[in-house]
Amino acid sequence: MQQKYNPQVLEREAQRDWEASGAFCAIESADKPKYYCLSMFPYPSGKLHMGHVRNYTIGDVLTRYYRMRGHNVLQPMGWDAFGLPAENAAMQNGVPPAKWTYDNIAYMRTQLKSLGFAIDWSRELATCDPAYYKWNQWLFLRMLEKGLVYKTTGAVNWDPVDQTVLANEQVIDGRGWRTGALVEKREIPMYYMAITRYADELLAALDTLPGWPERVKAMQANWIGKSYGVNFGFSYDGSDPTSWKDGQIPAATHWPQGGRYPPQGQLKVFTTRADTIMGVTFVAIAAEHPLAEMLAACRPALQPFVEECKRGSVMEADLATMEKKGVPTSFCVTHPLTGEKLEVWIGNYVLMGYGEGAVMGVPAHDERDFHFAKKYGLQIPQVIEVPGKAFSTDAWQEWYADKESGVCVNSGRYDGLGYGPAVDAIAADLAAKGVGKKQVLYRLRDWGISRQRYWGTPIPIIHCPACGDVPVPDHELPVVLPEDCVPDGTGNPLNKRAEFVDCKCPRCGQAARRETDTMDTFVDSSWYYLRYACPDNTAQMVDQRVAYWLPVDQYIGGIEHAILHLLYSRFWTKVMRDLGLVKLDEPFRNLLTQGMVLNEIYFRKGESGRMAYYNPADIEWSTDDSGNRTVTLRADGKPVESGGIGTMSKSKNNGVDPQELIDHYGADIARFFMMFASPPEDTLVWSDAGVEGAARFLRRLWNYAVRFKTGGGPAVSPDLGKATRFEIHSVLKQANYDFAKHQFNTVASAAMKILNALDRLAGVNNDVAKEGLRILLRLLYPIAPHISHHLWRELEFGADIVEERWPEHEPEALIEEEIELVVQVNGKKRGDVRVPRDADKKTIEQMVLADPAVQKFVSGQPVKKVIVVPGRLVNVVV
RNA sequence: GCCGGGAUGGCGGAAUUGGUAGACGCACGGGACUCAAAAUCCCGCGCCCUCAAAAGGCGUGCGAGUUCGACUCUCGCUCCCGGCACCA
Repeated sequence: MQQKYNPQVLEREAQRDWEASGAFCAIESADKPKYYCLSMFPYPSGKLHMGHVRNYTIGDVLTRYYRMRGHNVLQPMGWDAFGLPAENAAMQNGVPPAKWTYDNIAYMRTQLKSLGFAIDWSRELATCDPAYYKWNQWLFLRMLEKGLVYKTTGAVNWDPVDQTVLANEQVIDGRGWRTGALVEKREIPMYYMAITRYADELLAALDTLPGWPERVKAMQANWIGKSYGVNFGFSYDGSDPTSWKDGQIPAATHWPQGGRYPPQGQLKVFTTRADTIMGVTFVAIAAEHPLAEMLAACRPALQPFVEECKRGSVMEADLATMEKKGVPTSFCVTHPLTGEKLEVWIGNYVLMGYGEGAVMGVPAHDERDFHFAKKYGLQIPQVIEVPGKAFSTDAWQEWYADKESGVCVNSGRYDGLGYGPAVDAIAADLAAKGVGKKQVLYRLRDWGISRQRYWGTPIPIIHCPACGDVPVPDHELPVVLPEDCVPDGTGNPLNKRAEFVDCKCPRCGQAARRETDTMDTFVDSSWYYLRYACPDNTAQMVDQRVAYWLPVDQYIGGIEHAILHLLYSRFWTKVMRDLGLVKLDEPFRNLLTQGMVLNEIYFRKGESGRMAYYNPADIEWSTDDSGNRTVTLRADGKPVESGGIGTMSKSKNNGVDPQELIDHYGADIARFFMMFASPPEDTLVWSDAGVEGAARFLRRLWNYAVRFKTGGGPAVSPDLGKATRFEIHSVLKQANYDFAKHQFNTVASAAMKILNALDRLAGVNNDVAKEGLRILLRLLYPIAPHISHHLWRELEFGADIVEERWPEHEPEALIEEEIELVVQVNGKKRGDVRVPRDADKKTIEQMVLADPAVQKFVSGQPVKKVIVVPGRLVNVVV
């Protein structure tokens, strides 16, 4: 046995052992309960970062633990391989995205292997593989048949330089994140997935997921945004002179019959406060509303404002802070219940994408309408009253919008009704007139999946001049993406590929154009967890093996996917269920969102105000004689400023490269530190000293094992042996409780406690030391598998620790002849007492009262009562 | 503004879920070994009072409450982190 712990050598050996025995290949089998442990697959960006290491270590700890617990465990791995960074790298280096991606995958795979994760590599998949994305296309076509995919034209962020749609996250201060160009709102045709059809189930089924964090469920519920209200219409007639405040009917050419908005009709609105309908003084519509466009055509004076609104960012957070502005249009609509004429305003605070893109304005009982009315001098009539509170138009009061205690006033026949009854009565009256009804509305929008990008799944559609948009027939799938394109930043290179674009219409055989948009990469990740069950099936998307492995028993990933990926995946699962492909309502039974990895930030402010960030590894701390600390850059010895602690990121230059860590310390030390430093869901602050501490522990363990193998040392007294066993088994009992809670930091500390206890034994060649070490190695194995694997064999504890059962504490070891009880007087600890294990309460009471320390505090006062908590403490109340 | 989560030593964190607050580790201080250093090992380490110790007092963000007993439960605040946000 080597005298020195040499992780690099023994880790490579252990990994070779596992690979040779195929230890982690998962095979469907009915004789054990299955456990599907899944970590969110990485984007192959180049190399692993610390977040990956933490994520996959958590998954690996669970995987190895449940395997030893007797489960049939699957832990697969794959690559979320399509996406923008590959195209950007291609533009910088002239390398095709495909090559860049495959090279990154090869490197990152070796990194994952060097961390010793118990992954079933036979199931590896990459989403850029035609054998995978074929099924994106196939399911897209099934959804198209069912009407779950449709094409329509909607407002999107358009980057005029890159010639593509940008996601909201890619627009920073109204500019493209890469080009810096002002982003335009554009109306372009896109394919949408009808996720809103599942809005209700996606919301309701959150209650069936007790294994998900509250905050993730809250975020999804928020995102889906269900509200109950009334949808109704204000009737209008553009040809009626009394509909125009200025009495001027616009020329018919401006409002043509058969246009996008008819001259007569209903202007629809949605409201959750139908009880305030008698307080409506105006109607506001979004600048993008078809009526606004029509009115702008009629009244050129409106055009500048409409243009201004449209130019604004699509970012909803920006809208929230914008000043409320509007213009009156002179056009009037009719109140459905009072018949009153109300002027239509175009307002910048009305969102086209929610409800009808038009709202009723009730200044007295809606805060936005209140400020709007004050600004433009509109009437503010009170129609809701809270007893004892005085209404005034001077300033907005919270209670004006209180629907719990508010009651209708100045509302004719609705006076005196509370919120619920008033809404019922008003909805009934609107329905009777045929102009409105109750409606449930969702904030969730359908999912636009078209991207004007090259490196993604081709959308399997052919545009035929004669037949229109024609689906690619199933037998022609997959539509293969050419892998040798190099994007140059001027739009989708597929458009320039004649051999890709030019094709024959499957329906009529005429020359046609292939769709060049690709799918959002979130499509790829919406079902990969199903494909791991059957990655080799070339004939079907999924097969019966999915029924064996799914649902995922434990999913692990970052909180940043709380909405997008996790909502899309739930949606796809339900779609596939309704298409009869799987029998599954929800894909992920338990979800663990791991905390971020943080590190210190150091910077200098340059003369131009530009920040220069320095990696903490290049920083030196020093303390002078008077105890003042200075922080300097090692390279030039000059001071730098501390920027506190933040997420490891490229922009703050405070990342720690996992590869350097592995090269220097080995995988076990890296894994042990990450698990020990904080619980999985909390943030983890990087600490070089902490890593050193982990290294110290594993070295101590190694040295102990060397001594154990050599033998020797003094004999162990029966008392010490018994006490040590007691300690080890109580630590083990607690560790098993912690493991069930996924609190791995205390499991790691339990391993340390056991080693400390064994160290105190001094003698090593005895049964207690052997028993303790056998427990310790198995407890440590999920966290630091290499050293545990190696020592298990080296010490001849068995052929392979992988095949061992998980250790359980022995209750017999926890039985003591005498137990120590804490003695309290009036709830304060005043000493302790040793009593026989089977002493009854009366005996204990007498022993305690006889104790001189207790007598001192009781000091003659009458004893009211004595509380004995068996095995724990005695409290004397005086 | 709404929703979710927090607040425990110099630091990361623990506390069998109402029963000895501060486990385990880091940092720090002292000592051993060494020519010396590194490594390793031993001791100490919440705060106050005290030369020191004993003894005592205080102590889990703040204020009340329930209880023999509260980091833990209840009510009312403060602050911090995260998410969403003109959603009609």
